[in-house]
Amino acid sequence: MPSPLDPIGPPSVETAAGRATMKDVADRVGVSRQLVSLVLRDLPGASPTTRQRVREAASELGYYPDTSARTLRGRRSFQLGVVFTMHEPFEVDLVEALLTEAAERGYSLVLGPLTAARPERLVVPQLMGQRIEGLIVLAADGGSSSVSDLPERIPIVQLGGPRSKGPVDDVRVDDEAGIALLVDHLVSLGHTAIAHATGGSGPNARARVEAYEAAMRRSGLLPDVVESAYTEEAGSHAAEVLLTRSELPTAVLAANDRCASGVLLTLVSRGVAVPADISVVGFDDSSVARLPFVQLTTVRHDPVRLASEALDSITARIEDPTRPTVAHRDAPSLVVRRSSGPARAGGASA
Amino acid sequence: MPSPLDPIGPPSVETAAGRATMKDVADRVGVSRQLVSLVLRDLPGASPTTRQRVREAASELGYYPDTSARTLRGRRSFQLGVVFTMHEPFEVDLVEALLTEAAERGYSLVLGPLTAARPERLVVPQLMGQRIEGLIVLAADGGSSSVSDLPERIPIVQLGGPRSKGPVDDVRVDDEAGIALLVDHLVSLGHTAIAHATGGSGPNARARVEAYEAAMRRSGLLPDVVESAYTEEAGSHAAEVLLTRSELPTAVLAANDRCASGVLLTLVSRGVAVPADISVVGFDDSSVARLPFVQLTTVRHDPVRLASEALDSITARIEDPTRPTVAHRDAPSLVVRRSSGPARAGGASA
DNA sequence: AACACAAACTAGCACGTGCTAGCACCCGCG
DNA sequence: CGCGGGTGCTAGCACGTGCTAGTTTGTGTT
Repeated sequence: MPSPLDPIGPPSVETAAGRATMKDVADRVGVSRQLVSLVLRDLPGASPTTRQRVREAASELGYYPDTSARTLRGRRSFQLGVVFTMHEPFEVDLVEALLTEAAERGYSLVLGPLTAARPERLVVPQLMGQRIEGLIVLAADGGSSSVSDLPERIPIVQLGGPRSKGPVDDVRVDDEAGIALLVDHLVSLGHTAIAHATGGSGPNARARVEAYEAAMRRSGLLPDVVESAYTEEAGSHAAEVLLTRSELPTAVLAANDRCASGVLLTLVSRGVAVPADISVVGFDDSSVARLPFVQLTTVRHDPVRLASEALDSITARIEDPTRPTVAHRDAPSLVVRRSSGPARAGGASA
Repeated sequence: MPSPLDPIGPPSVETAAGRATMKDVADRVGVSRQLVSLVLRDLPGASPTTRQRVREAASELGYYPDTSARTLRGRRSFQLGVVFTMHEPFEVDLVEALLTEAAERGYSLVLGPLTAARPERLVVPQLMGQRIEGLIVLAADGGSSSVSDLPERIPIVQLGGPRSKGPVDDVRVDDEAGIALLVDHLVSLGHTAIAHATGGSGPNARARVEAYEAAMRRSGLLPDVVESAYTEEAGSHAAEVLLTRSELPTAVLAANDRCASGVLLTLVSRGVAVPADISVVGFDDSSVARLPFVQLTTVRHDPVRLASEALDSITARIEDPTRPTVAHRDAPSLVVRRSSGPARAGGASA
């Protein structure tokens, strides 16, 4: 247990028991605390000589400015909360892009990773307590397609993930355009039997199914929907289901890259040649798509562009809370790799 | 840009312009601020009726206790910093375990993910500014095997990752025991030509190579080291290198699961049967090892146990900074899946 | 009726910093 | 010699909460 050994009287001048404070730095140099404050914030009003000495003293004492005191006193916190999942590679990419982009705009992020033991119900209040000026939501509990209850009175941006109840700003990939790119790509390669392994009940899964069906009908083709989910396991299972058919489709469009890699690698390990026997395409251009033994044709979304757009949205709303909500749909681009090729001529049996 | 439109006079009584404060809650109920403080911290000294009314008022006003003010005033912060990488799946598992275990001990974590744009040099000072009482280090810049400079005068625990200069507490898997488990497993299956795909310059890679060599010699076998790294790409490349040989080894021991999956899936996609032609084993039992088309025999380390051990270490050092440093080596366990089997009789050519 | 005592509640300082205001000094000018 | 104005620096309050030390209220006991 922590012992109450802290000194009774005022801490000694040279080195207090606890961490060094601005006062300690000031005393060491022989100036006022305020001057140290100016120097460390790079504000004008201190001579070059003093600046130098203050910096040295701060470094010698191992001084780190106290963020708590800073945010408490400052008018603004310049902090944004982020709700996400560390298990989803593309979300990780987005968060890293957000970190960089936020720093460039003078904001810092408070990360609120969702976990089995830390659902939204616990994470969001914790973020709210940190004086965040806005909330960027990437994920919902259990990969659900909608978030439960978000605080009011604070700017919120949905980034790529689930939908929320109320009308909030919303930045995401244009699912419809992306799916259309993939279907058209496959059609141009002569494919007509194109199956879709869905994202199940995950975010945007429904929209992608509908986009797939629309694109197929536009090309005069019959939709072929196979229930799946946004994971490798689910993709693997979908492949197994396809393999029980008397005839395989000539192409599979999976709801995301993880699912696609599950489909592809399961087919390959069953001796089905990709893309000779069957083409497999994904969605996201996550790191898995670039693996040498995957080489997935997919649709790329730029995390940096998405992050930038999300930050523009939220900073704009912070400055003008009354502005109308916007829905930004980022145009994705097709990335052709080795997992797609011309449709096989005859029908190969499973 | 932020406009200085904040109200000049004191904010209105009912609903201030900014966020609700404890005072606002107190005014609404008609009690003192201190009493609200007691209620919200679940301390004794308030009647059940008052508790109820305070809780209701707080909820109605959307009140969230200000962490900054709390940390600033409180004697202790009960916060621990964590330096890690979001791209390494096992680190993510560890961080999630740390979040849970820390909460159970009354601590909260301040996450400091490393990024290309946010190296240790920037992340560590930012954590230090948050009043952390200790630092848990999982990763180093660029997957390097040692951390550069860590702050003094603060308890530090290395968890599974790189080594640091000074003598600090150190919790990690027993590499030697884990590698020995794998080699012995393969030997018992009749393997004699066992290659090792290394972790390159990554954390613990050197220790694993040495453990491999020692285990091989102990069984009277000749070590066969293939340079690689802790990634799927590197594993894939190592497999390509092996395939150029006139004869494949009968088993490959990869430095971690990511590398192993690269080896395995590349071999499979080249038509080599696993485990009929060659066995592949990994290290970590990360999520990839469980994928249906991978089914990797590997060595499991329990993230929860490691996290728990790390937290025990750091909390002990916080309470007694003079205690001697400890090096905890967690005993791993063998997980046999379908990627390993009896050694093939003859020598299959590549 | 006076007292002790716990329960319920309140008063005021302190945490480390940012912010506004102001002071002391030096310089050049009239 | 006084006056204006910039430069370098300091004084003191405020942020929202936790902590210590009270003060009032209610209840039972002598």
